[in-house]
Amino acid sequence: MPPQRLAPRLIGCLLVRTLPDSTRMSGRIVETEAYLGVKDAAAHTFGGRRTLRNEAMYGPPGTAYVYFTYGMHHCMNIVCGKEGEPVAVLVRALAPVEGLEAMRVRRGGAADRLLCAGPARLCKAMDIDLTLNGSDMCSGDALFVEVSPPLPARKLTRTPRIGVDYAGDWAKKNLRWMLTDDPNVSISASKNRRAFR
DNA sequence: ATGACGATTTACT
DNA sequence: GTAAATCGTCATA
Repeated sequence: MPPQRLAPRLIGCLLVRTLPDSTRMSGRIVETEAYLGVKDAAAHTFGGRRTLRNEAMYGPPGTAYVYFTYGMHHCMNIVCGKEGEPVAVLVRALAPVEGLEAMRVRRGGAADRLLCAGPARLCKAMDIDLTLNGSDMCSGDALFVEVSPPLPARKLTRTPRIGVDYAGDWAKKNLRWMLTDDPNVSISASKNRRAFR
């Protein structure tokens, strides 16, 4: 499935994380970004780059691609291309649903609306790290998506992607989707608009 | 072996 | 608004 189709489709679905001790945490996905693979200058797989780090991007649809960045943060993608086609959707924010207590512990007592309001924040809150990189989200119970019916397009807002200014023309494309005015998104639409004025 | 760099977050002025 | 934190990964040598 093309990432630009999966990204809006994921909004409203439930991302579920089960810890080894059976603690269950989950959140409704409210923000995603599509990464379009070899042609996308903002993607880790631009130009067909294939390394140990991004190997999971080349796996079958439903593979989790988790990477470590800035020396301290993890981010999580859902691979959606057929095997060998490195395209994926970055999950950027959740509205916490289950396991808020456990999330608060991991997030050092941040406000509830900030628990999962960013790609690295949600990974911290849900204890998603490199041990989940390459895992199959369709078969495992450690990390998976509970699908819900697609939301109508009018409930969604599209903006350029965050943090990819280095990508030239690709930085300007509207490949970020969010639930309009949801308080749990990483950066609000209005703030984003201001950045492009 | 070395150097540069992040698909970010937080704290601070 | 700006800056610091912090280190795995990759390209270069």
